Amino acid sequence: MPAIDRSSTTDRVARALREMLFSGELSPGEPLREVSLADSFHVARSTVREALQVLTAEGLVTRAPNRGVTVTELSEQDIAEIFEARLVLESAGVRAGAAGADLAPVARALTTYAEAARGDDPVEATHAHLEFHTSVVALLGNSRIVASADVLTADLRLALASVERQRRNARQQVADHRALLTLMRSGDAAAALAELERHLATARLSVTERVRPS
Amino acid sequence: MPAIDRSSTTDRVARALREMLFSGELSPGEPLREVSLADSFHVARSTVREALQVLTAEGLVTRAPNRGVTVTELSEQDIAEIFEARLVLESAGVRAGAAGADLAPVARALTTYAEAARGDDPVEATHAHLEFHTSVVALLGNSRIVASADVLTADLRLALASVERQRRNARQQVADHRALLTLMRSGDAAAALAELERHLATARLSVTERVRPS
DNA sequence: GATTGCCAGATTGTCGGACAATTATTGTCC
DNA sequence: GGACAATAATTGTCCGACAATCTGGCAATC
Repeated sequence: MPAIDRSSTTDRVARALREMLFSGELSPGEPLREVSLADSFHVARSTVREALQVLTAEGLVTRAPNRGVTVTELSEQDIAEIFEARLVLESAGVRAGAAGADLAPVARALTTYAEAARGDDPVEATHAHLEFHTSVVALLGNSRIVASADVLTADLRLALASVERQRRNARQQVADHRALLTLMRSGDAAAALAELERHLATARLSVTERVRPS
Repeated sequence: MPAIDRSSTTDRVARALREMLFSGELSPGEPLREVSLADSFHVARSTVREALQVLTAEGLVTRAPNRGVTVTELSEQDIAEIFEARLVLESAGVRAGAAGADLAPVARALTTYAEAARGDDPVEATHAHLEFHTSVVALLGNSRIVASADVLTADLRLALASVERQRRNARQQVADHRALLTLMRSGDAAAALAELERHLATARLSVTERVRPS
């Protein structure tokens, strides 16, 4: 018996827009016109407005009073803040992991990521990658912290969307993450934290240079 | 030259509701009926819906599909999660403070709090108290982390609203915070972190027992 | 040439009403 | 007392409307 979809129209519109944002179909700075969206989705304008407000709360789009919403543009500083915030949250997760939290979900996320990295769908690979990081934060068993982390990663996907086609050395990436997992398993918190910090620092550089090629 | 109010009706409705929530005028679990609110605020139902969605995103109210929104009820576990998350974020702030960040804003927040604690408006005292904690998180200079912390404190105010009239030993509270500031000034990160953890632990106990009297 | 004022078009913010779908309540029957 | 039908309350979604605001162009002014 297939599950029955109980989501609201607003939810589905928000989901559709989210996918368009993550896939790069909509570029940062691009305006999202209410009537136009309402027409193409065949829903009422009020429904579109509600969906846009959801995305606004998530930070994916930005609303300027009386001028509508546009796809959020991330400055270099924004990206720096996102990575710093991720370091704070994921460090807490890594500590929990090194301190004995059940690492099975992280291991599963790593396997999924490794498979996706071998595949040819960059959007999916990015998703699996970020899922790994989420699973690390989830080691704390704190849904609020996970929610905060999810917002951060969603914002990041926005920046990645425009450039993620040029994915490189996926194998190295996966190895990095496997190293982090191993260090957590060993219980060496300091080493695991150092590895996390190193990994995030290089990732940040990579994102920054790709987003704003110098 | 007085500032001109450029806020939208939705914003003002959301603000009014927020105040009613923080002041305890609306109790956890209480339903918020759209038509009823629209009538009393003299605005359209769609405007109320938008305001409620803002509050939903902030976690202050909870929407059940087809059953409307109610004031969020926090379980003991929710409170535990909030305090754990605060510890994660504020610890990062304390480290920055001990590492040399400019502590002037924290000192100012402490002064404001000390004055409010002497006053007789418990809502204001709570606000000033939480502002102090926010100022600690702000030491990181990361607006995204501050935003996350703000959501947490807002949720907490919800739990405090119903019981904050019975405020006690405000003097001791202020002294605690002063101690934290002093330790950050001294640069002793470990000691400052310990003090923060101790303070949050006792605060959590105090909140928990007041919310769900055993 | 830069600034200002004004106009037309596009878009948002807010309103009011409408109605089907869903949920809650009441009343009835066994 | 519990199942069940009838009823009421409420939400989700749609539509149409219109004032307020923003944008860009163009003329008038300094």
